[in-house]
Amino acid sequence: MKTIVSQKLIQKAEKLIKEKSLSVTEPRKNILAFLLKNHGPFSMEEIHDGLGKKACDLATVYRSIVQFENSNLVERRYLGDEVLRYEYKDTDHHHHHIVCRICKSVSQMKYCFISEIEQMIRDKGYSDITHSLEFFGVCAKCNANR
Amino acid sequence: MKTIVSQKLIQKAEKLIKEKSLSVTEPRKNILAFLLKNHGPFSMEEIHDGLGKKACDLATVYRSIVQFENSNLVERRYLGDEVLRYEYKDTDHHHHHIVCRICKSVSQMKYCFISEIEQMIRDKGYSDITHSLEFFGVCAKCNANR
DNA sequence: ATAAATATGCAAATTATTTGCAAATATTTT
DNA sequence: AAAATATTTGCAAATAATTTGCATATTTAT
Repeated sequence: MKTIVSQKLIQKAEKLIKEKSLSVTEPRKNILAFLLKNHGPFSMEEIHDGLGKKACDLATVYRSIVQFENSNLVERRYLGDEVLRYEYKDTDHHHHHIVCRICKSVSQMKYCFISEIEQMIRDKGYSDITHSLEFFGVCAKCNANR
Repeated sequence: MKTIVSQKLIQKAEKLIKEKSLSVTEPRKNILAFLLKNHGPFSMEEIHDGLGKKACDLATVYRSIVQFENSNLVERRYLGDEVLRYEYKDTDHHHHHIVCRICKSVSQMKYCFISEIEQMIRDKGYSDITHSLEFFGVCAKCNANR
């Protein structure tokens, strides 16, 4: 998955980090740029590998992702296995995933008509409501050879 | 959370385990009966504690839950923190959860109008489709004192 | 009831994640 | 722009969660 990230993305990453008033460091820029370029979601290890292992320490990936999560730049995803994965949270493109149970391929889904349920929850007195929705199945390709 | 489980529940647990043609053992009966009695979802530790720590080894809880999961008796839940939780999967009462971000209280929601989306996914060639949907928010009580 | 198969407890191994700390880098102040 | 302060990083070590090996115990099949 290792990919070279353009200067443009690095600059966008830098801008996003600054906006959240986090320190702008090399590792952070690279990590966020990687997530801007590749949709994912990715595990900590995958991000570390994707950057090229010597780019920064794995512990730095952990620490940076926590920062990004707290600052709402990154969203955590749970895809049914035991690992947590992270992706850039593009506020304009809220979406969910379909994960193949066999090959683990992930595809995106734009549809989300959950707002009515969220309203009901609001009526119960909850605030700051979010949700997480993932679909699982066996994809067409995997169905073909089984 | 430790609760005494009635003989009735133990018998129901035994029946369910037999139906899946798993070996019926004391630990398995107790674990499943606990999940029949208490809605949860619960972490491995919580189940172990709930049973009374000397009831069986923690490793046995892990192994039993894996069996139950594979046999579709138990459903794994991810509630936004890092721990996985498990609950009895009552096929007649499909539901989702609302989790308070602060006190972590969990309440159930029966509503689920996801079937249309699942149909769309089926049309793309996926089979064996399931989904996971969790809502997060700050509950009324926690809103009251902050 | 006996033999064969499976599950359990315990301890040790593995894996993932977090932490302490000195050095490096980034930000703020002058 | 340099100095002072604050924050982050890399590395190694610590912690926590989960899994495994294996001898014994329990369950299932004969």
